[in-house]
Formats: sequence, structure tokens, C-alpha cells
Amino acid sequence: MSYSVVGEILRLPSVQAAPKLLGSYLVRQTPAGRIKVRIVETEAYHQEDPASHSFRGRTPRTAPMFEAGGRLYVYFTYGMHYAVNVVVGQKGIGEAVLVRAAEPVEGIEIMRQNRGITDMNSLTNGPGKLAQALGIRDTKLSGERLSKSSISLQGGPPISQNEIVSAPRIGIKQAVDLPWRFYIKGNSFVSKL
DNA sequence: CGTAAGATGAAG
DNA sequence: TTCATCTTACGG
Repeated sequence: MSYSVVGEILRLPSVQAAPKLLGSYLVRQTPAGRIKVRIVETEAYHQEDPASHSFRGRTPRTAPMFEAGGRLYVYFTYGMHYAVNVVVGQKGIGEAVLVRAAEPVEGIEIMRQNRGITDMNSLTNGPGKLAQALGIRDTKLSGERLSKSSISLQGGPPISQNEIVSAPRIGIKQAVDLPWRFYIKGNSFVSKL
């Protein structure tokens, strides 16, 4: 039972990296204290994929996706939500893994305050909710290296293959048939089952 | 410049 | 099902 080596995962193409990031921890250091969550749902995006922000090439917003794995890609959408991605793969190739949902581990009170609600189950079960719980209210972290930013990624106990479900991605209109959403079977913090 | 659409969430 | 809300990207 060895813990997954995050550094190796970050070099993989997004479709391979996305399921392997399940079970890893996202840790954010805030003025109010430390927040730690366990990733339970991810989605893969890459430049050959019409649903990906990187599909139309590198732009100021998507530039981080084209860097080498190990950076953050944070974007704003629908006029009100932020979403957190882990950039993976090689420099020059635009891909990333969207962290769609996680399970609160540490700093739960801080997350409740950030979200303005108390219900545990609604704290981090969606990309917008997760970003809000982590206290992300802008795109300043986008492009930063995980090793140097206030957010870091820690390996967790490996998840067995038969606990990982792959399914179509959510909220997109292109390439809806591709099963590039991954989540931990039965986990109650997955955004949609 | 003007504008349409969007990797969502909450309420009705 | 609808709507809130505004950045980004692209066309003129």
C-alpha cells in the first residue's frame, strides 16, 4: 500500500492523470487556517477535445494549460463561479484536470464560512462550490506552480480500480459522449451520481 | 468596439 | 426549468 506519487501523475496526459488524482489531497493555506480536501471527482480536458478551453489554442486565459504539469489553471465562468484545475502533461500541450468535487478533511469550519452554509454535503460537491470553499474568489492563482502557491497536492492512499467510475463529463455541449469524468464509486461528495 | 456563450449553482 | 451574472474570445 504505497501512496500515489503525485509528481509522476502530473506528467501524464490528462485522461490518464484524471483517474489517478482521485484520492489525492488538495491543501490550501489561508489566513484563517489550513484547508484540506480529498479529491473524489475529476474531469480530463486536452487540446484535441472540442469541449476543452485549450481546443482553440493558447490564449491569455488558457496559457497555463500549455505549461508543464504541476501548475494551477483557475478560470471564471457563468458570471459567478471559479473552477480549479491541475495542469498535467508536457509543456506545449494544452491539457488539465478539472477538480469537480472533493471530500472535506480539515478546516471544515473555514469552508463553512467561505460557503456561507453549514451542510457538510454541499460544501465541496461541485467545481464552483469547491473553489468557494477553498476561498478562491479570483483567478490570481491561475498559472502558479503548485509547489510555490498557497495550494498544494498530496498523494493519498491509492484507490482500487474497481472503485473508479468513468462517465460522460458534465456541463459541456461538445464531445458529451466521451467518458472523461472520473469519480469514486458511491462517494457522497461526488457532484452527480 | 459589440456581443454571445459558458467545464455552474440555487431556487421555484 | 429558469435565472443570476460577467469574463473571455471572436467578429466587425
